[in-house]
Amino acid sequence: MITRSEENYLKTIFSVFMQTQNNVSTNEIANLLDTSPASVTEMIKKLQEKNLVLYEKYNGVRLSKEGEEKAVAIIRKHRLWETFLVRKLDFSWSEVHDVAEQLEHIKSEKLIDKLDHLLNYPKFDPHGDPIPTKTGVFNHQERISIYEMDINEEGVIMGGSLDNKDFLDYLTKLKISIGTKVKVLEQIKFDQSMKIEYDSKTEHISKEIAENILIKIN
Amino acid sequence: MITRSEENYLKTIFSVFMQTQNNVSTNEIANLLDTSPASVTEMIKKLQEKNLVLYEKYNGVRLSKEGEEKAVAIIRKHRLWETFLVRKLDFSWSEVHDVAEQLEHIKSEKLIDKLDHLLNYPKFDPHGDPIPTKTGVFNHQERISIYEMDINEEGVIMGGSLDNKDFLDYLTKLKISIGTKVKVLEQIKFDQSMKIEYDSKTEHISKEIAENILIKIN
DNA sequence: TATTGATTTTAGGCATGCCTAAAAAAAAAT
DNA sequence: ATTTTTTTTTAGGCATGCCTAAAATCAATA
Repeated sequence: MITRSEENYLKTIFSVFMQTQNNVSTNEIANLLDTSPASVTEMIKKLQEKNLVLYEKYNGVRLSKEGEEKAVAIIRKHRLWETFLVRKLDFSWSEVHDVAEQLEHIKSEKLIDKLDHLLNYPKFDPHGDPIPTKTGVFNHQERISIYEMDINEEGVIMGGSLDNKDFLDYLTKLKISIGTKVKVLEQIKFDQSMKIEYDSKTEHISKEIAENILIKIN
Repeated sequence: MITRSEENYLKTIFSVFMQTQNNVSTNEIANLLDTSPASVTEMIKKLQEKNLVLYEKYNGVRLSKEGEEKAVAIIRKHRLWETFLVRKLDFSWSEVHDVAEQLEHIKSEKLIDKLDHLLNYPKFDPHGDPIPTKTGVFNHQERISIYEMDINEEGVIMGGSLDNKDFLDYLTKLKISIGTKVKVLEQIKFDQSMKIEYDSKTEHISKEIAENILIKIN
């Protein structure tokens, strides 16, 4: 059996390693999990005994193959739940995280398979992060913001990278949501704001907004 | 904060008290929660300090007003989740319990309100048990089995009281599910089996089956 | 009423997952 | 190449929620 606490450690180690490709330090884990370095060392030893991490004293940890599988499974659950909350229960992007943090620890393979099915096997969560498949495969499609699109390029909104309420409210006002098809019409050199077209209308958005709306290129 | 373990004690005390209307004994709680009487005594003291139970040594416990509110909220969550699993994720009646047992401890009022809404404010779970409202009100409609219906009486299937796989498979075979309208045509005196009509067809079911299919009278 | 038997409580322990303080090791700066 | 600073580990404690064994209380029956 793997405890909830162990799961949180695995998830944290995984995500830091993904970014840095280096062994993860005790301190960094402690900061991210809001706990003491001493507790981290202790837990790492436990995870090592369970063969979930590779660890050498004073040299950080990385996940073992088995540990990585577990971590990916948790991330899969987290992202599927977030998708469920947004799509089926009308949560906004900014509200889902804390609840998904709890739901990701529910143990039932059938539950998560059924949820995946209900959502029609989504590839990305509402933040634009890829949802690994049951076999642990991530879709490594690049995350592109509207800001990075070329003139006349088209795409479909797949999420937003900001959890700021004002940002979300503004999107709501613009009636931009997941699935909306957009086309870039023009980029204004002066302030790098953009003219975009969607739902047969034209809107003008700032650079800040454009940078935080994620797009899937057709 | 109330822990998961405390929640389980409250739930147990509530359901026993509902049936007996008497203070609940240490032993009974221990049996139901599969733990030792000593642990129960210890936990009861903790719950007493939190003003969730009324307790006198050697005299069992009952819930305080506040404890009852908490218990009802947990039962509400459990039953809403069960309903969700059956209706939206195609779980069978027999599979939902263990998963709901985990889901009931998720802390998010918004989540449960939205779930309630998604399910259209169901009054009964798939076992035919009433789902309390947000304000804690139970629908005390009687649970009647087909066996208890009169000749020519009509009703709507609202659940099943057995979690036996063979029973559930048989219902599937008969194409009887929640929401199916049934009418009792005849009761055979010899073996107390019954002829029923539903979906414009006639079926013959045994006493055992009839006793375990729950009905809402129109 | 006294004794037997069941129930409940107390006492003392254990694993988990935290903590702080101090020691050890590594990294950075002089 | 030392010294200083930072990081990491060890050591010893604490709360939670469980355990077993023994003591206390209650209930039941002779």
